Amino acid sequence: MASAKMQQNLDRTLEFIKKFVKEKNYSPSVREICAALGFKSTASVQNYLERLRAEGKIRREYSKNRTIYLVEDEEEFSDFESVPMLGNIAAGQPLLAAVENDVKLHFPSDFFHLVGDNFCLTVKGESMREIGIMNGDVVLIRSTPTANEGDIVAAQINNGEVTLKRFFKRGNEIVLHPENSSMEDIIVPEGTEFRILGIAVGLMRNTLAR
Amino acid sequence: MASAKMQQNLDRTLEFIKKFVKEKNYSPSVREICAALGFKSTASVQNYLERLRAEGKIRREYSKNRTIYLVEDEEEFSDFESVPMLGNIAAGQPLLAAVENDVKLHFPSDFFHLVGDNFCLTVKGESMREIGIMNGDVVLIRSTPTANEGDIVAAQINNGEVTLKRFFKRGNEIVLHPENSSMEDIIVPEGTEFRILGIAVGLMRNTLAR
DNA sequence: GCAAAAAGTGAACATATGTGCTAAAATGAC
DNA sequence: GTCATTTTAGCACATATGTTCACTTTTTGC
Repeated sequence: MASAKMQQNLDRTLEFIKKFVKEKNYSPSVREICAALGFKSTASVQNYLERLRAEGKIRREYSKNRTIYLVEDEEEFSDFESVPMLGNIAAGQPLLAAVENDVKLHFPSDFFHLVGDNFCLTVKGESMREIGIMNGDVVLIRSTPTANEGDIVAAQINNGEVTLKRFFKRGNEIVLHPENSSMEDIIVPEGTEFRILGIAVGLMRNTLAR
Repeated sequence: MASAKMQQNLDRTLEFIKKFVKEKNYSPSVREICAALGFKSTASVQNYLERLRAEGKIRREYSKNRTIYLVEDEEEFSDFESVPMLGNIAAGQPLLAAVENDVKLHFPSDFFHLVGDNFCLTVKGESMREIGIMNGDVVLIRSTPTANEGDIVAAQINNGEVTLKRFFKRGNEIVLHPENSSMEDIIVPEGTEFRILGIAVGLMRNTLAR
């Protein structure tokens, strides 16, 4: 059975591998581990590695160089999407150009529905506060040129500022409805230059406390 | 200059490395790349790798085995915190035990303030909707046994359900204030068993659309 | 203490792998 | 087509690295 010292060395080994991979992006060699743990023989390390493998803590490919990795990391790995942040886009500037400015946020894909192209924007103002979209929130938008009635859309009228509102149609007009009872609907008459950039699918807020 | 075919091979090489690393968790060897691209000489691959390195697309350690990795991945890499989700905790059960149930969500650390220990919970009910915390939202909580007045705290009274409210003191009583004008403050008299689990620092929502 | 078991050492060995060099093949400009 | 340039092939070579095994040292059970 594993003595206390042995157990400690197993932990140190795991710790070292984890740190090494995080730092260098590739697996340590047996000899590197050997040096790091202060052993004088690589055989000792083989011993530890074999135990860790048996315990299911690490995996490695037989006889291949630098192919050790932690099973834990494998499980913990969460995919995420790197989503461009929409800044203040100048009038007439196409969306994609603005997006070039290259500020990106990461949305974990184990929580958000991330399909197709996405971007995100920071909410300014109180127009959607009654459904819990507050000033300063970051809203995740799925890029799409169309929307269904009732969707929350990011839209642009006459190439002006991008606005976030609930989307409805009334006859041939489009109605952009703020979720704030003290504000009026925006009516977009037929023929107005109007563009849906996408629909809101998620939200992150980091302003509850600091 | 790079011919079209050359460029295509550069792309294929990058693509292969990316896929390989994602799949196997370790870097391909030069010979593996060679085989995958259908070359007959590793020298060809060296040629490509050197170009990619010069372009800044990849990094590698001179003469070390399997140490190729994409710079793109490095940049895209967002650190994240794996945060345990607080389920319904049974009466009297200490928090940490409940947390063992091991559902975790990932919070990107480039957006949230992640210091110390954290957990998260799903909001039930409408008691905080006036500050934009809605039913179904996931709230990130920083574990701490104390709070300042005005903080939004996750707290437990008499080992009952965990509740999310704004925290105040009034004399020797504690006041838990719902941010919903149709609900009453909860007064916690002195001597009541009361425990602050942490304070809310962030929020994620994926229910805006599906 | 003592014997058995466990852990660590050293050295050799096998191979996986990166590198470099020359020549052949392919490509491109004219 | 011809020639210059680029790209690929073929090897040889140096090393980095994993593996194994006999032997020594340390630890453990009694």
